[in-house]
Amino acid sequence: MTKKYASVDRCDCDVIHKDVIDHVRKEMPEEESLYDLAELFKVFGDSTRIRILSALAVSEMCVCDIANLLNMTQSAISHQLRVLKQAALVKNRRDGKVVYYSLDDEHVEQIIDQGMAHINEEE
Amino acid sequence: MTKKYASVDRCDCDVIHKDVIDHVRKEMPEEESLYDLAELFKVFGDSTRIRILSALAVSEMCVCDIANLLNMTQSAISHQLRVLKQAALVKNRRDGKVVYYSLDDEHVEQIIDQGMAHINEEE
DNA sequence: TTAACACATGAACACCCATTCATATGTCTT
DNA sequence: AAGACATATGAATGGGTGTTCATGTGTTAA
Repeated sequence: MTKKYASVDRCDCDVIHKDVIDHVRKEMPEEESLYDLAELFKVFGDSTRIRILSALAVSEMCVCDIANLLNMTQSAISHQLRVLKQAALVKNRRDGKVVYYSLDDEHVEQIIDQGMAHINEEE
Repeated sequence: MTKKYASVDRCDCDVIHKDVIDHVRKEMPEEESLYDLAELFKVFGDSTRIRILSALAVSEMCVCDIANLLNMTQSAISHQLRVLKQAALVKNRRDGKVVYYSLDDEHVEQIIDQGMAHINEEE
């Protein structure tokens, strides 16, 4: 007979409150969602990417503009834009040689604003 | 005469839209805030820490409970709780030998919920 | 005070990842 | 077609970080 949940073999301490553990296990989101969530926040968790997103929240920009604004190489910016695009946080359009990037949806700004609110309301 | 902003010496391409760059530079948040913001999201950007926070959103728990719930060593959990505490995302109280952790404020849940909303509304 | 238990912590290691460097791709101009 | 320019990308590297292991700290009970 298989156990319903993974057996606990890594924890080197005793279960203190089995009822609490069972309750939390039922109520908290699925593992997969939480992994996806961590991946999402990981993308926000880099100062270069956050600065790019904050810039794009103000205005659409091309790669060269962003590189100049942040005083970084075009290559570094391009690599990060790739990460942001894969995470569906930015989109782009090509106009001749120039590629313009912008935020993909309004959720991005909301997440940033929520984080800002947390930071500014510390006392 | 010093320049108002850091000289651009890292970018290996020309400025395309100086007016856009100047505008964005005025409108976007300060560098320091963005660094702090990245640090905050960095804390959320780990699956172990996100799972801990999600669990604590359901109920206060002791270290041993969390370790059992997530099937990880008490040491690993304790290390991550330290990170979460330093980021002011969780608080704790001691009751005898047992230390109970809980979310520090309602902002934490809001940030998680905002991220969840983003993930679930993809199509 | 000694043992047992819950938790914390320092060091070491393995892995991840952001940047750099070199080069490739795509587009426009002549 | 060839050169110039904007951007993309692959490989390499250095720094950061999560887990493990061993051990330390704090509390309770005998």
